[in-house]
Amino acid sequence: MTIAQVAQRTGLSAHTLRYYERAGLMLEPPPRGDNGHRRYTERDADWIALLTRLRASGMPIAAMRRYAELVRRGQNTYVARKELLEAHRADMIAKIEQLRSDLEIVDYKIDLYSRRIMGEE
Amino acid sequence: MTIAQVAQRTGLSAHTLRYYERAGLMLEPPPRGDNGHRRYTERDADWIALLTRLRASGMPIAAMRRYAELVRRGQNTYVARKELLEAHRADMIAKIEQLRSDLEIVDYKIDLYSRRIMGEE
DNA sequence: CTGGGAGTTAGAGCGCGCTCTAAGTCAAGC
DNA sequence: GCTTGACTTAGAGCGCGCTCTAACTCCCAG
Repeated sequence: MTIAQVAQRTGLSAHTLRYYERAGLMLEPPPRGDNGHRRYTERDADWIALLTRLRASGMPIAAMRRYAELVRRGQNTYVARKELLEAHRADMIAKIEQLRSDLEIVDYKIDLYSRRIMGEE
Repeated sequence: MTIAQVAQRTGLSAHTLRYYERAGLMLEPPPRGDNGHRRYTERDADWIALLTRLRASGMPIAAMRRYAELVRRGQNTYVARKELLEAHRADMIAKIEQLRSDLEIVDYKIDLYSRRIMGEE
């Protein structure tokens, strides 16, 4: 798979894919074709897809790098990986709670404006 | 109220409060005491508290500025204010949905690691 | 043989939201 | 009088996550 195809598939730009690689997020540098171009494997694509989910849910690049390092180090890092994901999970839950709480205020304000608009016209 | 007191109350730093003012987020520049120091009113503090909620829920500074401008312009901007908040509300809902969806994957992975840890030990 | 298009690299640049620095003023307490 | 501490300003700096540029190689179609 070429970088353009992976970009297409993951929604990331080719620039960003190279940046992720430089940032140490890949499990191993993708193999190269004769012309020196990256030829991503299916496993690479799946891994990048996972990265995008973690990223989308707010995990910082640094944490993703730590996670990638653990995966690279192999089987005896399950506990650490689990802990890392659990920490991220807690962040996600907190963020959801924060949003829910702030949503109340926004809804209240919207409602207030609705009434005022009604009242005026 | 001094800037330090407002900082204390809102959890923002004095630096950030001045930055918000420069960024056009205040309804009006807070009045100054004889010594030239800002003396925030209760209304200022309430407004800043609202700003922190909007900010915490992910509203960009630029949107908060637009909102502040509408509030400054007065009563005939209710519709625009409501629209702005509704747009933000939609962003918040989308973000919650995104988090919920990504949470499934994280939970799945955590569960997977739990099993592997169990299986090994 | 000449574009054009897709890839490569190292490294610069950018937008956001702060965060801090430097240099100054002022008031209170020793 | 002198220090300390809270404030003031304009403007620089920073961390993050991209995003883009410049200069290059390679390959293919016309």
